[in-house]
Amino acid sequence: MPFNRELLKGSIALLLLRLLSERDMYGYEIIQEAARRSEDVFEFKEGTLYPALHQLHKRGYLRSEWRLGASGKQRKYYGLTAAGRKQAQRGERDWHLFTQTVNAILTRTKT
Amino acid sequence: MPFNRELLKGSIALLLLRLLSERDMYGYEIIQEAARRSEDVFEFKEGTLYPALHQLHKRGYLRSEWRLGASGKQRKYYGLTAAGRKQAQRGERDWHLFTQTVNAILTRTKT
DNA sequence: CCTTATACATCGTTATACGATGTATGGTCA
DNA sequence: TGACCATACATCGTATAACGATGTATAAGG
Repeated sequence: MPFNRELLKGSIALLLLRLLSERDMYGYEIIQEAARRSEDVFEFKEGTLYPALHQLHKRGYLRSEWRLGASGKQRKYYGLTAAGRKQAQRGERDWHLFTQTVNAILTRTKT
Repeated sequence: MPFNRELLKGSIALLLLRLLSERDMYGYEIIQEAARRSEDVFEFKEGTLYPALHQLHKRGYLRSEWRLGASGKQRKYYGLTAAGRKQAQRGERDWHLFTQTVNAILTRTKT
């Protein structure tokens, strides 16, 4: 990642919920999709992604299902539950409040 | 804090550097100033702030100095070093790249 | 047949935020 | 004067997150 990775903490869950709010995806697909949409700013690693998905699933925000893809390989598709949709909305609210507040401090005229 | 605290990780150092780029401050003052400017969205705890300041000092981004305040109490004032100013600029660059990229993913029209 | 990309998973390390706790001082007010 | 509170600094232990390393397996393609 071309920026301080610490910034990413706490945002990964939100990004996953948001991406999956559009369509069901499997893990590897999420990695590629996030990279594509961010023009390679985001490059999630498996060691980051899979545990994050498992945790969201365990908390009831995601459902998962094995499906046979067009390639003939088994893939584990994830999608949002009702609770997941609510959590995604909460997450977006938090995100906007947080970033606006940081920006309010950052944009002060330098003395 | 009225939002998912995980979001804050990685941003505290940036906020401290930015606040101290305006004027020297002591720890307790930073907590109050951050709360004031953010309208109480940010409420840093001592357990968060002091270790963060120590770390930034150890990395050479801050200088520190005991001064006798108007109240007659000893206070430890912090200010930016040249390296700290550079780091603050890097941090702001990273912050903008990061938030713009997240927003690019969040603002997609929902399907 | 061998390599590469795909695809899922877990473990151990590192780092962070922070609640809890401790200590000390100065101001306020009964 | 004595009690209490806000101020002010500090450290320790806990919980958690990101992720590098590593392992396994399959399909595609030269």
